[in-house]
Amino acid sequence: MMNRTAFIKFRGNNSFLLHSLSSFQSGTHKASLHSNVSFLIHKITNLNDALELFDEMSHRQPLPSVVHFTQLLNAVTKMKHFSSSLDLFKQMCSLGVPVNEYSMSIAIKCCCQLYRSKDGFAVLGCCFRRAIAPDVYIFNALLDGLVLEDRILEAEMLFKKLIKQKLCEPDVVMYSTMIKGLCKFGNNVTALALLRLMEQTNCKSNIVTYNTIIDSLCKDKMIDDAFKLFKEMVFREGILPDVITYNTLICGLCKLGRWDEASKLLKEMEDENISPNVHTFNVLVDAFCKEGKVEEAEVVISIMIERGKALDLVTYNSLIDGYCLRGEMIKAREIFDSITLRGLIPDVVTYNSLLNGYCKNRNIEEAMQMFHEMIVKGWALCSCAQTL
DNA sequence: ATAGGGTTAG
Repeated sequence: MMNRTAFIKFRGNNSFLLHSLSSFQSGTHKASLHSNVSFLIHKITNLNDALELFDEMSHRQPLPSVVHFTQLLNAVTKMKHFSSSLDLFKQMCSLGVPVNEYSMSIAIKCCCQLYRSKDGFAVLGCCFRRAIAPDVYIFNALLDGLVLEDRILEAEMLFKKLIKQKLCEPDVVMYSTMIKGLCKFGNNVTALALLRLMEQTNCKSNIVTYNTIIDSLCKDKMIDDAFKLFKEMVFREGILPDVITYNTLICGLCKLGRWDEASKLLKEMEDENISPNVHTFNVLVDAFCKEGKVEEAEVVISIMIERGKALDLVTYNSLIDGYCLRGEMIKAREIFDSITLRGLIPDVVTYNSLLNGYCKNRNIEEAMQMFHEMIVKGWALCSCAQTL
């Protein structure tokens, strides 16, 4: 086993290592090689560091354990670099690291999040061939993948099959994922029925289950049903609402123009010691902008700034929409230009908003210029561009 | 022994 000093020497003048050196010296970590690997993995904050560490790990003799590789894979997956994570998984396999259900579940999750649930099921086949028993994490990843691809019938079939054939015991995540799928398909009735079915099992629903259905009801403008479910969750189930619950309900109220109730709820959440976050403020900004009430939106923004909340692209995109709606294209353009100055990168939604604004306000020259910029960025076929 | 999942805004 290598001690700490030897390990540091071994790593040479690598920037990532130097960066974590100070924490090493102040920490009380054991100097064993393996605790060092775990320690380094938990400090990963970007893809490059992760790839660098993987490369270094793969050259060790003996190889670090599957646990360490899986920890690293998990870090990459959490950063949403699904393709890279899959690449690393493949490299891991060719290095001869004995993969297990943990690493398999990450690989399957990555396939599914890349809209490649077909490949996810192929990896499931590998599990069976290698006598790795798929667990509930693996099946949840596959179920989520089918929902993501709008393959709701197959999702339902998989869900039913798992239960009928007792392939795994469905847990709250599996129920919630199936409920999300039903909601996505506009089937609130069946989603609620599934919530009721859960009550007859020993699998208890939680805040995510409720948030999912409450959100779906809000999106369908069934705000009163949403509140009924909200009250059931709090008073019958004793589940405390979180910031997502409040954001969802406030969004539902705002979209119906029920401002008084929205502001009451905003106060209620603060009374409950749940602070509004950027999401909350963005909901308000967007709702105001969609009604052309840009002044009110600007007031919300000044409160955000007061509270140290950084405006993000969603905030700016809403503002652009608001100014476009009022035909104030110079102001809209100013917001657009300020995005880059603040270190953010305008996305396809930003461009669409401004393009749309120019079209509706009959500024064809500016619109064409936007459109050409979008072509350069490869966004030419986006919906609003067709309004040209 | 160790490692993994689901919910909100433009």
